[in-house]
Amino acid sequence: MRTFVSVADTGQFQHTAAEMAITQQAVSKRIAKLEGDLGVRLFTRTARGTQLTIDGQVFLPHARELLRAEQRAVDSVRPGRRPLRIDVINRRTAPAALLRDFHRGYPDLQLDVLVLDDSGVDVAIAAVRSGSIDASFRAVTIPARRLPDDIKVMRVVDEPHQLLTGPAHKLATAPAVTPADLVGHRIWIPGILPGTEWATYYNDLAAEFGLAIDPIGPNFGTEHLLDVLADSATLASLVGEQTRLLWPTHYDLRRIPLYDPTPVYPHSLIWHRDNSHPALATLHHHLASIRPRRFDTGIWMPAWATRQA
Amino acid sequence: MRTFVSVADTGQFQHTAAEMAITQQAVSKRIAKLEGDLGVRLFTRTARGTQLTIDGQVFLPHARELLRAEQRAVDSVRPGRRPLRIDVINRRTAPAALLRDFHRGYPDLQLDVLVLDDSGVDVAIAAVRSGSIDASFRAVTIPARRLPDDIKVMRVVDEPHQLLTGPAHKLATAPAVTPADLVGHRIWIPGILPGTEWATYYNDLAAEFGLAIDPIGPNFGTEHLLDVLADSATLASLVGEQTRLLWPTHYDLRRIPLYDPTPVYPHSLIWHRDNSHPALATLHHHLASIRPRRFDTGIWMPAWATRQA
DNA sequence: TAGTCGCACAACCCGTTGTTGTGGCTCGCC
DNA sequence: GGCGAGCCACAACAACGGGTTGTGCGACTA
Repeated sequence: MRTFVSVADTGQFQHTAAEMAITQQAVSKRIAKLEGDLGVRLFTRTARGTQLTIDGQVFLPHARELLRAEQRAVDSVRPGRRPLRIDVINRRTAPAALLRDFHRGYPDLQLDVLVLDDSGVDVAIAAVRSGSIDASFRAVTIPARRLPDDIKVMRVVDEPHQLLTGPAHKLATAPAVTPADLVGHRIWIPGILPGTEWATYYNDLAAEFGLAIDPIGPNFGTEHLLDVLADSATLASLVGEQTRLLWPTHYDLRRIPLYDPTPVYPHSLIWHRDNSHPALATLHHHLASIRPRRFDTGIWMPAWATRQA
Repeated sequence: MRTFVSVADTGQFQHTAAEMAITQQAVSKRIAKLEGDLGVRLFTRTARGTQLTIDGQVFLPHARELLRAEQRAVDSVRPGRRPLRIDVINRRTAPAALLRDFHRGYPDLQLDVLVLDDSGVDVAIAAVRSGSIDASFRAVTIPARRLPDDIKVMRVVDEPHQLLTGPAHKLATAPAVTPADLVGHRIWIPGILPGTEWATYYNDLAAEFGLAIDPIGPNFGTEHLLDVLADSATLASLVGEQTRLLWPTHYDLRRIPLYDPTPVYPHSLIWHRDNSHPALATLHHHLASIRPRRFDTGIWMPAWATRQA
């Protein structure tokens, strides 16, 4: 592929051969093989070089893109100067949106967002300490005094929860509901694994208000959840206000605000004191520049979250 | 790469080996080589399979993207069902913008836009007839009666021209100018090759109003043109109203409307009568749905363009 | 018409990558 | 705790792909 691009650029097999430190015949073979595999002619051979066919002209940008993709792939794991690596709890909640904003603001910064699956905040902290990731958006369930010295934490955004129901649900027409209204209703939040801070949060929430939250159902994916909710009169779910969910329009799901109090989920950024990745500083700058919605009254969050300020 | 993705998905070397019809040892070697080349461990080997390391988790989406890019590259030249292939005269004028709109409207349609360089409308017509491209946006300088029967032409958009000057130019502060005002000024439009319909258009324009248009200067790229214009008191250029040009903000170039009459450039779509590419029909539908700006009075265009209606 | 330039074909050779065979490790079961 | 099952790694060997050298052919030029 690289050979093809080079020949397209130089217009001559010989130049490419010199450039790549191989013989002209080897270049000829490579191009012939590529043409054979694709089943089309890429160059017209003339007496003083080569010229791209129309197929070749169409193929060229794709070939370049392929090489760029390869470069990005290699760079993503290159020890030393690799892209900033940030873990999020999933790709739909507020921190993911935050990172999309960040990327929009600094499109030149290389960013790798990953989901460290099946892991709690302790795993994220370990990953940050080991240097394998640069930062993590998490709810920090651990008291500040028990955090390692080299780990820094900053509260970034509080995400209010809403009730998610299908049209047939008894609460579907309510303009807003309180946690007390949810007593006796089944709340289903599948895909939350025990040991993660999600589970801690919802367990605490359930205990506080006497709710029947079922966080450990089998997880067949978000589509399945929405599928079930759309048809159910008894089942509802809780979602963050900024959480993006896409469902077929005929599903007619509703998001109903919660109040008195509003449960909010506390997202923090975790990073290592000594991490000198330049993009990390930029991220801090960006997070400081946006004014996060913070709530003081009328909300609920677990005791471990309020203690953090 | 494919092997890596497969192992990441299945979690076992053996499954991948069966899937790819090779032995487990071969898979092991491939992964070991990839890890060696990258310089990082991608999997942690356990007694009952493998698990992605954090590096592996980061690398995985890049690997998938690489495979997708390869697929697109191969598809782009696959005889038979390949993406719709459309030629434009360059990537900045109105037809290019039109195609961006089209792509926004139908993001699932695969589209390959190319610039058949150094070629006039006759080359485009030949390419359309041979089937190597599906359509071309061109100014058709050939009388309708001399077009082959199997070639269809539709006038798509008329693009008014504007004067482009630097801040020091004598006409820079004029709110609008007429072609007559340009007599005696040097107009520079580099990169227009003789034989193309661009050259025909500007020659006709120069002849009509007695202008000193210099279309055949050496072409060092758009940046160079803007560079020179920014500092010149005597040189100006002509650009289409919808033509996208990006210049450094401190350049302070100006686009000045032309009137009495406004020279407009006629873009037509050329395609083959028998071309049954489904996306071509969609393109027609899209072009019909947008209401193109067409001008009747106060404009100028070459005789060969007015005759087409 | 001879010379030069540029790509293609043929023969050969070597290194990469596949295969077979085997060993070591971990986990679960009796 | 011993043993078998499952899974990956290492070693030796074989086959193929892709490189090299040598040569030929067609087109443009003097």
